[in-house]
Amino acid sequence: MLDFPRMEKDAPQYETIRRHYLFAGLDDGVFEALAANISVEAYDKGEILFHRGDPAHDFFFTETGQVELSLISPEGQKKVVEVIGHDRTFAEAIVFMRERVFPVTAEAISDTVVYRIPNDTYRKMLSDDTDACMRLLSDVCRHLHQRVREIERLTIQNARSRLSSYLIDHVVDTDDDEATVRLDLPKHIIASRLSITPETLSRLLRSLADEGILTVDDRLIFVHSLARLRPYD
Amino acid sequence: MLDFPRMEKDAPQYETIRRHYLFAGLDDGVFEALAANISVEAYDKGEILFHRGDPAHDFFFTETGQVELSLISPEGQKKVVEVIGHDRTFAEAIVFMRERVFPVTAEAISDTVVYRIPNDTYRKMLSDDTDACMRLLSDVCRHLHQRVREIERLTIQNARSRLSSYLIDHVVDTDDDEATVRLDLPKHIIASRLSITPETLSRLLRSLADEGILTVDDRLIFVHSLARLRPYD
DNA sequence: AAGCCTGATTGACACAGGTCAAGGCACTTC
DNA sequence: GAAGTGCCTTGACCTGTGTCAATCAGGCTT
Repeated sequence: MLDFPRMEKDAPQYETIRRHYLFAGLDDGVFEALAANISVEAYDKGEILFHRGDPAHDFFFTETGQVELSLISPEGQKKVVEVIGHDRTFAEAIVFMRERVFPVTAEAISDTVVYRIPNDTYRKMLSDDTDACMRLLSDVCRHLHQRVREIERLTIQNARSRLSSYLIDHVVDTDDDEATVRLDLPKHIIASRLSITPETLSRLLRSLADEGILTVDDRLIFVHSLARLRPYD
Repeated sequence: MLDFPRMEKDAPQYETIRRHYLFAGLDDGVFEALAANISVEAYDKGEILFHRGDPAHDFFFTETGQVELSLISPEGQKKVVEVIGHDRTFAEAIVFMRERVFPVTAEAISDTVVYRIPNDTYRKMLSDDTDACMRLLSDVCRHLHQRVREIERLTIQNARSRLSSYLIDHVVDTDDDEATVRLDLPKHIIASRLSITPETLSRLLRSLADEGILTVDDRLIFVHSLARLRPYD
């Protein structure tokens, strides 16, 4: 991990993070004070940012790269909860958690640059700014809703339906009943996100292809019939 | 559903809800104004408070009874996400959701009295009170964390481990390695919360009993060895 | 070009947990 | 007290998905 201790005001990142909706509404002075406490860090692919259970003093903003948030069972089995990409914050919910430890493990799955934002600085800032508070609230509520939907997918949908949902969520181009999907992640990580094994993912794609519903070309998938792909009509 | 249009200031409920931590910090005047918009409703067992997808204008506080929050698959399969009991609020996250519809269905599973609190009134109140904002934030963050743990349970734990966790969470009395658990819900609802069928729940309890780990006496379970029950050592 | 990774695919097999059907037990209702 | 109803249990059977192992393809390294 490479650490650039402070974020300079003239750094190119300064404006990037400034524009993020959790910061966008802040007064210049307030943001500057906050920025003085934000540090920039670079991680290589495979490096761990933090482990589940580590004390959590900061949250993060991803400038470039991808960070995988995962849970690991005592037997060493891993489940990817979410993958955070460009221009997104993560672990911001622990700003307000009673238990001040990370509930997940974070690993860079490509070379990654993040900004580390201290919780207490941010919290102090919030206590003077109801608008910022409200923005964070709606952010956290959106996350909560996503998690409820995830639970729904895991329980009342089977593996095939979950894959269909995933594909539909990642359509890059659509034309009536046809669509193109670009897989932005290695298949084994997609499998883990869907809580299936890579083998099952491979077999599911195979059987969808055999049914003529789609064609797989490496990381590109051509869906020939969204209607037939869709889990329920 | 029986509706008592307004909450009277001398109603016995007034103090109950006043003490809830989402309201406790409010000034008397502010709370009174809010209370003027809170209505009290009584539901019989089996009645639906709202369906998933219904427009969400209010959130709720449960005074007595139990409310089941569930997801229903297109095939009619139901998954209980959570059961809300006495003195707890629910659906408070939709106060800040972009999409203003309930993400779950709520059904009274016993005779229930709830207070209905309008979102916009509460939101308006929040915009003047950073402390209240912070409290709600930590509340929602706690929920979020619970959901992450639930996802963990569903994915990297099997049915037996999930049952063990549930039992351990519901211990009413413990003595060294032994414990007593009281099941506060009908078994079929517990099964759904654990995302298993009632048949599987029954069989799991049976096999734990056969292994001598516990004894089942109707709604009371005597755990003879917490160590052997516990999913991981 | 040869050798190595890492990731993806395929096949054979196993098993956890679901489905379907039957029956038991405790309550209520008439 | 007969019949009905809701909840739980048990058995027989089935199936989706995981496990294990072998193979393959593509991209790096030397």
